[in-house]
Amino acid sequence: MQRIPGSVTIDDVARHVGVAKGTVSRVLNNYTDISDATRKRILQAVKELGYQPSATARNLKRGRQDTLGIVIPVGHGSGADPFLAEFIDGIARALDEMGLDLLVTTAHSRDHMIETLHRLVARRKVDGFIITRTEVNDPRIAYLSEKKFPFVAHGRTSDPTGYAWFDIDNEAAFADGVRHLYSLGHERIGFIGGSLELNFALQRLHGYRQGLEALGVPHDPDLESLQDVSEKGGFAGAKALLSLDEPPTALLCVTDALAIGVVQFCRKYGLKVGSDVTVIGYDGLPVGEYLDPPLTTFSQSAQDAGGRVARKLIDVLDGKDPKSLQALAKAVLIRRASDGAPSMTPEKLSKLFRDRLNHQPHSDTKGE
Amino acid sequence: MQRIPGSVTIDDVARHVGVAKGTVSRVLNNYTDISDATRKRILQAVKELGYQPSATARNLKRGRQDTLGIVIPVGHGSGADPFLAEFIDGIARALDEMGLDLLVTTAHSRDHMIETLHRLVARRKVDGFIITRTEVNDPRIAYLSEKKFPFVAHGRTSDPTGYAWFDIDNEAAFADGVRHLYSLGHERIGFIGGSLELNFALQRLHGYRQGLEALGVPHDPDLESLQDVSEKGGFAGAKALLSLDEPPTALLCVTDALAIGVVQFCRKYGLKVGSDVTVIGYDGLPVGEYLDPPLTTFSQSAQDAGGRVARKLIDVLDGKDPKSLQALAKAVLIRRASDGAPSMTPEKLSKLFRDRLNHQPHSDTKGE
DNA sequence: TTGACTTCCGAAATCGGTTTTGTAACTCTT
DNA sequence: AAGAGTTACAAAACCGATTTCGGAAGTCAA
Repeated sequence: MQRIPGSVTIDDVARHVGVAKGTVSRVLNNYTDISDATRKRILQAVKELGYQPSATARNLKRGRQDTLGIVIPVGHGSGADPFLAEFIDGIARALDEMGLDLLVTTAHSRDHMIETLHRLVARRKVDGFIITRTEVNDPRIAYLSEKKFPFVAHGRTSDPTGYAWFDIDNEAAFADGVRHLYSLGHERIGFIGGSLELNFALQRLHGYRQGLEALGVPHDPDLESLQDVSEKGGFAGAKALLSLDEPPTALLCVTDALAIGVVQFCRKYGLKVGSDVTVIGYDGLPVGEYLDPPLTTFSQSAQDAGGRVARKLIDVLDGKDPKSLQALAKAVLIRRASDGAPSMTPEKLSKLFRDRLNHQPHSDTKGE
Repeated sequence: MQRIPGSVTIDDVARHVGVAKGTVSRVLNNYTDISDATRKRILQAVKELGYQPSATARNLKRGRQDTLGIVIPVGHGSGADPFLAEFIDGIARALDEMGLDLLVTTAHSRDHMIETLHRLVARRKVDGFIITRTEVNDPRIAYLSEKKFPFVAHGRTSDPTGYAWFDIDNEAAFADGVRHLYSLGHERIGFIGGSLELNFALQRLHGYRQGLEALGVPHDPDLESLQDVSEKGGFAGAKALLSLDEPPTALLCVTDALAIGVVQFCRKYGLKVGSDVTVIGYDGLPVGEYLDPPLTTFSQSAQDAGGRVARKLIDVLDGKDPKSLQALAKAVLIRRASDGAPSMTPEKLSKLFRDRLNHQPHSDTKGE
């Protein structure tokens, strides 16, 4: 890799004007001890030559990179997380305003993630990190805290004191969800969740249980199904819960991806979503709008979250106390068409489902 | 923003071992003129102290950043492009293997994009760029070519000589699509495209026309509708084409986003997708699988494309001739369930659609 | 033994900025 | 008119690496 030739340096500018390069630097950094005349001549030369200071050289001296990092987890070949895509979009927009840039890397395992974090920290390529999809005991947060390296988390851990974060009130959202479903007439309400190592999955489960308890609805552990947080997981979760003797008439899903899988399952067995089975997701993905029926979901605007998180990290870097940079937001329920009053009792639903199971299920893909 | 304290420098290592720092550097860069004994002592100290060279200092001297850049276009508030998300995922994976990183920025207009490109080039934050969504006359490619700054394009321009690119044979794909639809029995085949400034949109239109011509099907300009490349655009395109006196029974869409809008339109007016109206998209987005019916689409694996493009750029940076780094791949048609033999003639379809238009259309969202 | 080669490594230059230090030339005082 | 302060900039140090240069010590042939 060869060096880019012809880029103009501060020495070129200094020579062109006939001053010392330190003087040029001071003009560009708005020092006050430069005469107006000299300042003008230098500014003029800068414009003429199209000079822009090398980020690298400046960083070396200043010890700052003007770059933030995000390490995104990727399953092998599983494809990008649509939530993260919007989240990153939001971050990039916020950073652009501040003249900062975003370094994006991927990690395919927990170890690889820490390793990547370590490399970026040790080589000083970024000034701080944005952590997503926090776990209950998050090794990344432990690592960065111990190194005293600046970061902000989207989501909390079991001990959320001591660092900056932005999170949604997951408990409240899911308790609300339960209340909403109950008011629609549902009494058997199922929950499809994810690994309880993921903090948001744990919190949403708690919210679900709290909602039930507040309404005095007896809690039935059979109605909770934990799955992989993906469409496949949703499919499996729906299967498990609808196969119960007394199946739920409504399913609260921890993410939209899960909900999409549930909808697909219902379609396959001819169950009408929004009446036979009510499905509610979480994330507010744009995709949900184009589902049949359009998905009712809790929304938290990934883009907005990205912007808020980015600004918090900048505050941390500016020396603000991370403890003062913690914020909790409310998710709002976007009602589209996948929720509604139950069309039948759990018993009837069970019978209907068994019927459909035994007969030829509706086929989705054509034989090719 | 304060400097990160306590990071260990090459001087620390040198002092610890009692050698000159140049010697440490030479060991780390595999020079051969160091005795085994010294080499071992230095390596030992490096490990003990956990030393990793500062990327900044190294970059300053080497004139290289080990960082590639991508500037992604964003409409205001329109949300992330799901294709780009997977594309970036693919890039990041490929770069990780090479120890390079990816700098992601966004731009909300053509001018802003060039400005961002210029800033990154002038400040030397990246070694090269990846350009996506190429336009017929792409100002980014013009700019970078003129600056002789390394880059690779995903997609071509009107003059594709002179730079490295990876592209799909869009003409062939759409000609194939037309042939496929014709063999299913469709004789009125519609095309929903995007701005002809986008090169892929132009090529796909050409492919569509070539396919028609090869089959001897007369070309009817009324059957071509150019829209915004989004779900909304698809909706509008479907409306325009299905309102014709002799509407198409099949719609070839330039992207999946458009196709999703078409499917939504059909759902709204009770038109059965896959028989009444056939819809084919392009991009192979995972989302398409969860549509009802699952979307038939041309796939090009965005992730794979990202990896290939990244490796090409690395080759350019290694000094290979960009002209030798041009590659064309074939898209494959993934048949799911949105295509099939036409269930009726265009005349009948027209009558049916008018009927549905006049009566209450099926409602998608519930009154709240 | 001496000159010519290697081998191995210290010293110093360098990358392109920022920041500190030092100083010549003015401007005030009294 | 001499000492004290300002003003406006040059010069040099510095950030942390890489790379060039050169020289001491050891090896070898004549």
